[in-house]
Amino acid sequence: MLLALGDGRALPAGTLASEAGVAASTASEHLARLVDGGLVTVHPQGRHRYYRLAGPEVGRLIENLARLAPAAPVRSLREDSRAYAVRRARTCYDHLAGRLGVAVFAALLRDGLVTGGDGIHRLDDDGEDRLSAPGRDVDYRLTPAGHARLAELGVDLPPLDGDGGLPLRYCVDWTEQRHHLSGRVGRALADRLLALGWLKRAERGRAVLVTEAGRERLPAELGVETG
Amino acid sequence: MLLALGDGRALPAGTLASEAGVAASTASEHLARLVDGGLVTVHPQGRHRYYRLAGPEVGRLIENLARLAPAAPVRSLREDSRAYAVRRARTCYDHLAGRLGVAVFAALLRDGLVTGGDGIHRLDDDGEDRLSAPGRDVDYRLTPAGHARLAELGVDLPPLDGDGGLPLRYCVDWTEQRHHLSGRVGRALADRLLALGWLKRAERGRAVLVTEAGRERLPAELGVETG
DNA sequence: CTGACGTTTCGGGCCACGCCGAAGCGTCCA
DNA sequence: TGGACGCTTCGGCGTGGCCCGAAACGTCAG
Repeated sequence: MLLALGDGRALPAGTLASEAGVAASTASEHLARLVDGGLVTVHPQGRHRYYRLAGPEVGRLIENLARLAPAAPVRSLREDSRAYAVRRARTCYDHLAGRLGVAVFAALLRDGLVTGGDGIHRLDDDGEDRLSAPGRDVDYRLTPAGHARLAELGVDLPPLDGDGGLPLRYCVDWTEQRHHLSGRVGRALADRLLALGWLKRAERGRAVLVTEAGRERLPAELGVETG
Repeated sequence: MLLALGDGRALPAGTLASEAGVAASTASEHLARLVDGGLVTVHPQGRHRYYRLAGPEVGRLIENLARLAPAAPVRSLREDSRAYAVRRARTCYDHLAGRLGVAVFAALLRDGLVTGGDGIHRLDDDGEDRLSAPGRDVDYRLTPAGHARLAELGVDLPPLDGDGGLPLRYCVDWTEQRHHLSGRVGRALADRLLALGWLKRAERGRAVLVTEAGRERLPAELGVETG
């Protein structure tokens, strides 16, 4: 379950139960202990209860544990590598998340296709840029150049605003501690990349795989490193 | 047990058993699992079998786990804080080790009281200086100035060599990944600091505590931060 | 060679944990 | 308002883990 939550997203109890392959009641008890132990927090929402890691340090710890204990039973090994795939690239409901998601967004920002978020990114100790103020709201806008570039790629976009831009929605990627594109534009971009065959969905779970074509075109067309 | 080994030293099975408060047989089985799991390595030596952490990353993981899981049962809490004391400052047989041990050695080097180890220390990612070549032998020498300063403090030293220095022995501090003073001079210095009342031994275990006097004098006399 | 010592192996007991199905509770929707 | 749904609580079961004492093994010292 912690591996499933390792990407920082909030998942409902039922999903975690099926991810873990146990009964709902078992999952519920287990999750209660995780909450009690301070590893996980719960956010009730209607009749769902969303669980998420209590903080990024928990994700790092779990990742370190997984790295140091690869000699797990067969079953766990499969899930493990699945978890890593999820970490690399995944969908967040309908848009891109994970390392790939933030990489795409970073490339858009770097190339001036998206503006906004001034001063929100800072260099972390390990050379990664992280959010300096995770809670603060930020206005991102798709620039006319960005609109043109995405349209060129065949992304289905709404027309430009009166002032020649397009407001964007974003999500915070917990473990990555960075923003990635969401909302209508995020969905359209993800759809298009899947339709182009640069990405494809994994058989199970929310992981997304970069195809051979994607590995070639994503750097060329969007300046995204797919490593 | 892992906490007890957290400082990187090798301990025999019996010691680990009493540290953990379990029977020797229990400890043996548990240690076998730790070895099997790759967390610990074993070095037979006569009728003893010394166990040590498989690597510094294991120590870091354990420390992270302990930091993230402080809500342990009472018993474990006590041992926990004891482990932290051990980590901060301890004796390594007869000389100083732990953060204090490496801090003292670093201060001696910085102030020119000890020479040698050129290029062996480098800045790590997190700003700590670590050994760049852990396995390499290094020649450290106590300088005449160092000899005078330590003698001034009342440390019982052998006379200077013909060439006006004094060869030093050192140990590698596993988790700290740095050198600290050992050998005859290391023992004499530790003895003197204990005799001066700047340090005192903990009731149990190998931990050493910095006294009120030590907190005042160590920075002044040796330029050692006792934080 | 013999006894002391440190360690591991073996056999066995106990408790906790993980697990489940059924039942109860709150929420959403027709 | 009733029913479907998501989740938790409850009672109970079985396995596995942790633990111990006794015995076996290897090593060291007299």
